[in-house]
Amino acid sequence: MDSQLPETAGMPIRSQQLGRRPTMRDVAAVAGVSLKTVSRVVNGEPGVSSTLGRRVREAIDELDFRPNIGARSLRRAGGRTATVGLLLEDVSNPFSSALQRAVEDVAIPRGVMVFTASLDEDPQRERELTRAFSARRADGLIIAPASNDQSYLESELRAGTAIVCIDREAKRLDVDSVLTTNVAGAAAGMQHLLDHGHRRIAFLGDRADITTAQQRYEGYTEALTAAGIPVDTSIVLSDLTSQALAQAAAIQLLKQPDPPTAVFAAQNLVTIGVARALRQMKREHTVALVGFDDFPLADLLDPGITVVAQDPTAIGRLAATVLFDRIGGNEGPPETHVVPTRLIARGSGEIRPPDPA
Amino acid sequence: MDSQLPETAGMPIRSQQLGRRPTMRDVAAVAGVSLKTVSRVVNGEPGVSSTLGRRVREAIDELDFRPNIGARSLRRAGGRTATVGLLLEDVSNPFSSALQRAVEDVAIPRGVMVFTASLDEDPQRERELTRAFSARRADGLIIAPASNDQSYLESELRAGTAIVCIDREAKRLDVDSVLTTNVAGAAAGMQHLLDHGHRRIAFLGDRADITTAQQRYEGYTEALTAAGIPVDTSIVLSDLTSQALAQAAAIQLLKQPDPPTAVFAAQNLVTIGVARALRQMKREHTVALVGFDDFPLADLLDPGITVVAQDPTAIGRLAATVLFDRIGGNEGPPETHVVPTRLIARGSGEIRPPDPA
DNA sequence: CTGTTAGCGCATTCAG
DNA sequence: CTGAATGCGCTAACAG
Repeated sequence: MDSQLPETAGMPIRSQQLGRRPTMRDVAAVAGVSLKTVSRVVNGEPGVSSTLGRRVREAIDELDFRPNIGARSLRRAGGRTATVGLLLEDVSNPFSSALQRAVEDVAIPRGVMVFTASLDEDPQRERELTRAFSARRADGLIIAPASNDQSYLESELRAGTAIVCIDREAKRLDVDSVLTTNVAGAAAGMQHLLDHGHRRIAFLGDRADITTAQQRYEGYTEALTAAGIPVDTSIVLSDLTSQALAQAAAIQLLKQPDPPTAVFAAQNLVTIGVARALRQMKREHTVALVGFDDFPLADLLDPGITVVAQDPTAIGRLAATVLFDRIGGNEGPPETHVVPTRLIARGSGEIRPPDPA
Repeated sequence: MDSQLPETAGMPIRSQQLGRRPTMRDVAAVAGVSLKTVSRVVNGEPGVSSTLGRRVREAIDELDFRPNIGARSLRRAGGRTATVGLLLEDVSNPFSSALQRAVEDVAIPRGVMVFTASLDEDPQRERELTRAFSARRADGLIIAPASNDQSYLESELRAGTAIVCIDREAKRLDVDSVLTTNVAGAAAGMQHLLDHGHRRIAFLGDRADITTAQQRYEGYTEALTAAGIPVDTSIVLSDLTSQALAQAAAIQLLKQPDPPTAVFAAQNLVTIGVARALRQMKREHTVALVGFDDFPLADLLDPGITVVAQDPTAIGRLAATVLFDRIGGNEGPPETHVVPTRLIARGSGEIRPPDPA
């Protein structure tokens, strides 16, 4: 139909003339129908003859028209934007990125796009980013809380935004959450070390003010207490917020007069830091190590790192499923879902303490 | 001011009565001013007395009002949504997630939110997701192309969307791109192996139909040719699209009658698969390995894995900077930016071939 | 300094 | 089966 312009064959013609994005009005003009008929075709509503339907579709292709979802949600009942927000601790952490991928895999088949952002344990950032997502009218929010008070989301919830908290429970806000069995998982990891004869086991954790770290510490003390071993706070170290800090702390610890024979690391970056320290001191085959949260290549190290594995994929999938269920209209009382951990023995956790000779 | 209702002290009062999200009109009514005055306050425009400004801000807090960015962009000149889209190969791959984090770190301080999605090397998914982002009126798109033809984005570009391609150049579309020195980097990695005495070096790559893999193969052949070594296609393996496939292929390869003394792995998952194979065959200290693209813990393996490291953080930051420059109005001709690779020797690449005795 | 009017792109409501 | 009017929440252009 544009044989005079073979060099643009197959490309939308008139869109080159338009100095702006085509609208439904433009499509209607090209197709020679009313705006409403275009709307019907775009939204797959019935009541359009096949002739007009085809003409409209041709015009859409010709102009390369894309409906404006923002404008649509403005007018449409319910005002859904087919958009959700995902707030994670740090997208470059493998735990977070596996979780993100799982959420995406639930959202995209539903035509829902995902805003993602990292919180870096910063409560203020949590507020700012939820505010930014809210301003974009996200239908739902999946949040790994960085702050200890989510009550500021009350009005968001009332406005109809679905909210699911992951990894940590929401505080002062009644919403669904998807959690890991932190206490039981940590206790199981500790029990594994106790079963292998350790009595002097250090705890190395990240920020002490976050719930998950506290719960894992609770599992640590619980297991020790059950075994009749008093907690020695001189081998309990917290606030190791980076691999490097964890590594340095572990080195200090092992240089102590009465060093622990085993280490329980409460977070994946801490575990890696400890593994580096042991390697550096050539103690990786003599000091036992169990880490909370799995990480890629943990099995390829020498020795393999024994971990209490979380299942970020299951957490993300479940959180997204719950979220869409709420967006879909489920008004039941909020529920807490728990995803179990799994102990994976790979070598580092099966090292026995030296003979007390 | 609500001493009769102490149980809700500090919380927005009237918002509980509103059955919907508050709008500027609601704020105006509460503050007793016109809608336009609210607009001015919300957008920080001058020309509002401090008295009215304060009244408006109080009303905003009371109602917990959030401006609707979608509605704003509908009316505002330029129609910016303060939203960009990021299309990566797979957000759970460490290369992609480091890149994502860097983009986020440029976007969020500007008040711009990021849609992220994974393409899994699927050209159709690329089209569908760019379409979905376009329907949400993203101001810009950063794309790691999965397809070999981005001309379908022509109209998007004309409509004013900024587009930057990363990792791979756009095909049949004239846009900025931020690339890694694939050919030179691969050649440098190969040269490292040649320098250590290897003459028989295998190439293991992922999908042969993607540009980056082709370029890395080009670097491989280039280095061999420069050294006067003919390319032996019996030790060139492609389409290793998973760790497991790469591992199996490496095992096969090393069981051959005349096995290579070194392996060049063209992608991070392939490198890990090969490392697993070598470990499994207990050849990790006798067969040399150089991988393209770094990955976490590569230094902690035994031996440490020598890699040609890309810099995903630099790529992401540069891509985002270029994108915002375009969104800001830079109309200059598209440019190709190149981020260099860096060879990191850690042990596996410095293994020498056995004596030809 | 403040307010009024119009209209962005679209879906809804109601008329044919 | 099709279309014309109205208004979603907001800002631009223009009054006062």
